[in-house]
Amino acid sequence: MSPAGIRTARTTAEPTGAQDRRRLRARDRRALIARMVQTDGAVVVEELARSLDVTPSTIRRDLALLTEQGTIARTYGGAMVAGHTAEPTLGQRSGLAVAEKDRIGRWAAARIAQGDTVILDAGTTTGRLAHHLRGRTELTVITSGLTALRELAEADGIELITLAGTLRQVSQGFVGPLAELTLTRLTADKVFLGADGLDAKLGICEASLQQTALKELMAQRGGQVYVLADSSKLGQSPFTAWAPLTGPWTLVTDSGATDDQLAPFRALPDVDVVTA
Amino acid sequence: MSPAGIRTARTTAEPTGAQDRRRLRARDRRALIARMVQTDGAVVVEELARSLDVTPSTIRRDLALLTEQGTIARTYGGAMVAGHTAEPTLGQRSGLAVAEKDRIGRWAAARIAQGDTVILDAGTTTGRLAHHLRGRTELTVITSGLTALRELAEADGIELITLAGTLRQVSQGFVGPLAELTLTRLTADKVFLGADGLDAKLGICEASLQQTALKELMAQRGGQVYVLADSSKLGQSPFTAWAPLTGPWTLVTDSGATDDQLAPFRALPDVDVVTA
DNA sequence: CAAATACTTGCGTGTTACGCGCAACCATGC
DNA sequence: GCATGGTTGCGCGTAACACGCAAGTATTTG
Repeated sequence: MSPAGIRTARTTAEPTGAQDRRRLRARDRRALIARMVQTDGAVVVEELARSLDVTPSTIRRDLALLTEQGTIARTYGGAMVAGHTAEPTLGQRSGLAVAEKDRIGRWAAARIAQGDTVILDAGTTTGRLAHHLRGRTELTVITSGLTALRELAEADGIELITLAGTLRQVSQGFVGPLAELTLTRLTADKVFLGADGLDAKLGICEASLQQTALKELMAQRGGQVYVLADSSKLGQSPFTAWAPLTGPWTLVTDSGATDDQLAPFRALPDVDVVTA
Repeated sequence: MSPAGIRTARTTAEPTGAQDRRRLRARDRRALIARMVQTDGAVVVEELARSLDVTPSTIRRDLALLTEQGTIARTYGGAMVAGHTAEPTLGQRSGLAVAEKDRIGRWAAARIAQGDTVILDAGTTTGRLAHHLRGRTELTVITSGLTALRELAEADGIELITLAGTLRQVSQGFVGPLAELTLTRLTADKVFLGADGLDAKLGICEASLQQTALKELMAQRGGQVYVLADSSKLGQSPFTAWAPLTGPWTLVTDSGATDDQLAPFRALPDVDVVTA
């Protein structure tokens, strides 16, 4: 840690090894930091100081400069990627009923046992479910959702399988013939589906037939079927594409659901209704 | 300012309208904060405390809770929208030769024309390539890499297709029979492969046969084949699994490569060598 | 209706990170 | 060789943070 020692070492460094010792001062270091933030998403002051061999003070100065420049955004102990100002697609949707979705996801996660293989649909609610699976072991998760993928990408104990397909931006999920092709090679113990709207008779409502087709196939490929839908989705039909639910299934919603909303589902013989 | 006033109002509230009156505290406040962050992009602790009439401590608690949920991201004096950041735990595994990888990626991105369909291998270098494709239009990108997926998930003009498969954590890519199955349904104009090691005679070296098998298939499925490998990979064979390169291909590396490293590749008739 | 329980909030504590000024240092150019 | 501008490390005071405690409130239970 003695600065004198470092400087002595630097001054006595041979000019022969020109490229390996004295590199990375100021400008290059900042560019490197900026790129690291972009790549990793977030960095920590102390780690940067250690790996770049400078004091935290210097790192802070760099971060302040880059923040001024708009390249990055400062956090408490470090920095992260600058906010994409506003994100209309996913941002608005995930902003609503976060707590409800989280509770639903937590309840669903508790239903998954060690050794299980589960299919996770795309969507924010299933993303929360995935979040609560982190740290679990001996689990196989099959998913078509980018949100769940992000949550579990670093989870050690979980075997993560993705479906193929083309990315649908608004729902952040993979759909299409390739996704369906992949599913024909897989089955699971439990299936967790999301929904843009849910009707007791018609089933799950989505914006496109691609999505409903995939959900239908998912339901066929799994043992127990759970539909995760917060109370704002019940009885709604915002779109015109429907995925009927033939076999027995479980509706998981939040305590904000009214009896009027739940009655049609409770009336069905094959449907189990749960409020998380 | 007076909590007594609010509380009086709460106690006098009728039990009939049980759900509509009694909350503006805790739960709803957090939902409100989440929404404010989403709309405004960033908020400040002190301001929130003043406008919501609670102490900064409470706001901090709320922010900590919402951060845990993943709804927002904490900054120094406040909070901001959660850019789709990976966990800070990810660290700087990709800290080596960032500048070189980036230059290689940029050069490769320039080779891709409007209307092209390209296959992107997993890896950090192809991740940089993907980064430089953001903002492009009329492009179809097929990838097995989570890094490239993250880069292009929000890119409007690009049709993004993922291969199926099980996630290989160390390389952040999808491999296995499902990935190969998906590839048999696709072809592309250009293929960009990464490499853990590269030998002029043996081909691409990887840690597992799953990876080499996939790379081999990728090369077959695309027209022009590019291998992106910074100079530290040339002539290296860190593992024992190999993907031979049969057809003509282009090696893209950085200017740090020595003539000794490049000579074996230049000697091959079917190989084009480029330094970015 | 009263007691018990869970939750929330404000305040005080110590800890951590931050920003700024100073002096020494290095790399340029004249 | 000397001067100049940019960089770096260090110490200081300040601001933001995390944690624990106690008081108050809402919800549940008998």
